[in-house]
Amino acid sequence: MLDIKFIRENADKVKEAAKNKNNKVDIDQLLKLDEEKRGLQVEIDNLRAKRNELAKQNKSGKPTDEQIKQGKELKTEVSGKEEELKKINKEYAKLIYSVPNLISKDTPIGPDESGNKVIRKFGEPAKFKFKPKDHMELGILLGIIETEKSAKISGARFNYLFSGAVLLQFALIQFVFDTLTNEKIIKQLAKKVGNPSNKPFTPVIPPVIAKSEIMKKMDRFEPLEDRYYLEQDDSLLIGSAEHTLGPLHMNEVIDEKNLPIRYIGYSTAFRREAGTYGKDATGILRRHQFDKAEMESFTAPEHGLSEQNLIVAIQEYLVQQLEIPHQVVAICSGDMGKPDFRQIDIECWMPGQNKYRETHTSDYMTDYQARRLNIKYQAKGGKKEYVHMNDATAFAMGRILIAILENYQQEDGSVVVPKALRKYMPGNIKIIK
RNA sequence: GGCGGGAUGGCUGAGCGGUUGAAAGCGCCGCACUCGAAAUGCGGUGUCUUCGCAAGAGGACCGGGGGUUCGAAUCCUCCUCCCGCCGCCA
Repeated sequence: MLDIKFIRENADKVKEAAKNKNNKVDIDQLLKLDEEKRGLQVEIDNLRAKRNELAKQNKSGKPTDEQIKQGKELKTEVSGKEEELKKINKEYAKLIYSVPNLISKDTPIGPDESGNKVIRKFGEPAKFKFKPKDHMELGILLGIIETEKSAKISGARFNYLFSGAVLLQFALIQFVFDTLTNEKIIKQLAKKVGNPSNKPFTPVIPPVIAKSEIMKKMDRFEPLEDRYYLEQDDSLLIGSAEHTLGPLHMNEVIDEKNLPIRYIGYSTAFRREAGTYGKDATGILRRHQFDKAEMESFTAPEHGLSEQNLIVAIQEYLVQQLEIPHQVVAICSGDMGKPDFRQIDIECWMPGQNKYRETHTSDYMTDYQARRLNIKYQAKGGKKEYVHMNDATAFAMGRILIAILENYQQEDGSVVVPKALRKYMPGNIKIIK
C-alpha cells in the first residue's frame, strides 16, 4: 500500500507506474473518494465534539431531560453519517490496496517478460560431447525422481525424490545456511556492493500456514486461486517462506541499532499453479509443493536498495560456487509484482532445455508491505518511519536441482556433484542397477 | 474438544459508566550536581488523523469487530491471541 498523502501529491507518478505495470486502478476515483471521505470525517468530528461537550457538562451529576434529548438527536445524526462513511471507506480501501508500488529508475519499461533485460552473464553454457538429457530423463535413469506414483497419490505436479536427489537437497540446504551465517562471506559481498552492514543472516524455520488477514497485509492473498485455502481456519498454505517471515515484526517499532534484520528461512512452499496447465508439464520445474531457502530483510529506507544489491550478490555467489552458468536479469515494469519497486531474477543455464530458466528472484518492496504490516523503526532522537523490506530466493530446491543435474551430467547418465557440495555428500550420483 | 482467568502506552502494572489519554514504577530525552561516570534531584516523554504558514484547536485509538447508554478502557456480544486445569495426540 502507498501513502495516500503521497498519492495526492504525486498522482501523475503513481498513474504512470500503474500504467507501466499494466495495472488499471482508477487513481482519479481514489482521489475523489479520499476527498469525500475527509469531508464527511470533518462533519462527524464536529458532531462528536458537540456530543463530548454535552457529556462534559454533567460529568458527575445526572443529565436533564433536555440534555438527554439533545444527546439522542446527536447520536442519530452521527450514526447516519458514520454509515455513509463506512460505505465510502470500503470502496476507498479496495482502491488504495490495488494501487501498485512505484518502480525504480533503473527498471526497464515493458509490457511483459519480453521487456526484461539481461544485466550480466557468468560462465559459458557447457559444450557436451553427447546429446545432454533433460533432468527428468536423468531423474528416471538414476531412480531419483518419480512422478507417476505421485500423480496417482497426490495429483499432477507432485513428485517423489529419492536417494541422490534427497542428499543433494540436504547438501544444498547445509551449504546455503553455512554461507549466509558466515560473517566473512557476507562482509566480502557487502563490501563489493557498498552495503554498510556485515551482519550475517539468522536461520529460521517458519510456519507454513498464514491467516488470511496476514496474507492480505503482505499483499500476497490475491490471486487466491493460486493459493491453497484452508476454509475451516480461514488460513492459507504459504507460497514462500516470505509469507511468514515478512510479518515476523508486524506492529513493532524496531530500534535502529538492530537494523538490518536478516533472516534465512527454510520451508516448503505450496502453489496451486492455476492457469498454468500445460506449461512446464513434465519434470519438476513447476510443482505444487517444493522446498525453498528464502532471504528476508528489514532495513532503514536509505539502505533498502543496497540491501537488494547485497542479496543479488549473495545469489550470484551461491550459483557461482556451484559453477552453474547464469545470467542476471532486470525484470521490466509489466512483468514485476504489484508490491515490487525493483525486481532482479537469476536465470541458470539448463542444457536439457537448451535455455536459461529462472531459478532465483529478488524483490525490493520499499515500505509498501511495511505500511500495512505496520513495521517501523526509530532512530536515536529521530522520527518513527516504516522500514524497507527485501525478500529473495536463496535456493528453490526443484529448480536448482534441475540446473545441477543437467549441467553436471555425464555421458552414462551419472551426475558429478559440484565441488562446493562435496563436503556434505558423496561426489557423484550413480545409476543404481 | 471441555471448564476457568486474562489482553491497558517502549516495558511492568493501576483503573466505582461521567475532571482517565489514562495512576505508579521502569526505560528514554533534557538540565543540575561531577574532572568524568554512577547515584541523586528537577523537568519532559504515545500513535494516527482533520483544519491551519504557524501557534493552536478538534476527532479517533486501552487485542479486533458489533452493540447498550445522554456519556464506555469500564456493561453486553462475537472473534483472535495468551495463561491454567482436564481430555486427546507427534
